[in-house]
Amino acid sequence: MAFTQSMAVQSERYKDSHLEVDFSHSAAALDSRRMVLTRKEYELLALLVQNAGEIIPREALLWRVWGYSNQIRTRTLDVHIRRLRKKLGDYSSQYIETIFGIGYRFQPFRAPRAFQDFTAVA
Amino acid sequence: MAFTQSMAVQSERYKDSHLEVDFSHSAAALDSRRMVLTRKEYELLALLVQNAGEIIPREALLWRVWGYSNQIRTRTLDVHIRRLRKKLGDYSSQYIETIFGIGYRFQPFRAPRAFQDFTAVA
DNA sequence: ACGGAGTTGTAAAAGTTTTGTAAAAAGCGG
DNA sequence: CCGCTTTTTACAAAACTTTTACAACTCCGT
Repeated sequence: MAFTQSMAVQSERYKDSHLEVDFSHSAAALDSRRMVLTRKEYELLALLVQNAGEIIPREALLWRVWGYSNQIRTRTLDVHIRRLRKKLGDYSSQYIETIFGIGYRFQPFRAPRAFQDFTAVA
Repeated sequence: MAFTQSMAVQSERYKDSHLEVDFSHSAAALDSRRMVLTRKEYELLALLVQNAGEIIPREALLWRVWGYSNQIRTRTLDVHIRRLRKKLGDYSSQYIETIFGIGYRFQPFRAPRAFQDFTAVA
């Protein structure tokens, strides 16, 4: 069977050397150990991970995860970020970056090396 | 995400180190002792067991066992889960897991957990 | 370097929703 | 009716989310 690269379809899964997220199962694992996340925690993580390397403004997060329109004053995002970071343990500072005055950014562990050459496992 | 049973492998019986379910005879045994189950209790257990490792949403259980459509407010599922758990005795916490806000999941006894079985959303 | 305004971090409290449970009520076949 | 099963009721308990209150930090102008 030929390997076919799906088109613009977003990947069903994220994986780096420590974190793994299975979007189709709404599941995440850190160092192969299941992460126990609440729904909001998962949604937040998924959104960040799906946009790895990109800054996501607070407004966007609040809209996509909470459905909040602008101009709503709430600290729930911060609290959820904190809980996520806690569950990411020692890696949290590697993974979730605060962009002051704008939002947050998820960074793949140890910087992404654009399309790693898959030396096909022969 | 829609719950689908199409992926479930249909087998005539289930067996692990403590629990055995014979679907063709609608019978179950715990540690080789026959479980005395009512009809609904059996149907609920069977549905869970046939989808071992998978989360079954409340809605799906209510539909498949009770024929209830959505939007019906009832606690009968919870009550049946409780009775089942009671009859599973000490193993109940091993077997029937509550997935908060979603539904329930039956886990084979002490099964080595594969990543796919993990569900972050609690 | 300093200071202030605004932003983010954090712990704990408060609020909301979901699930667990016992007991009563209702349903059902014999 | 009777006995068993199922469902509802009414709270209790647990899980989850949001707010609160204040500490800590960042940016930026002076």
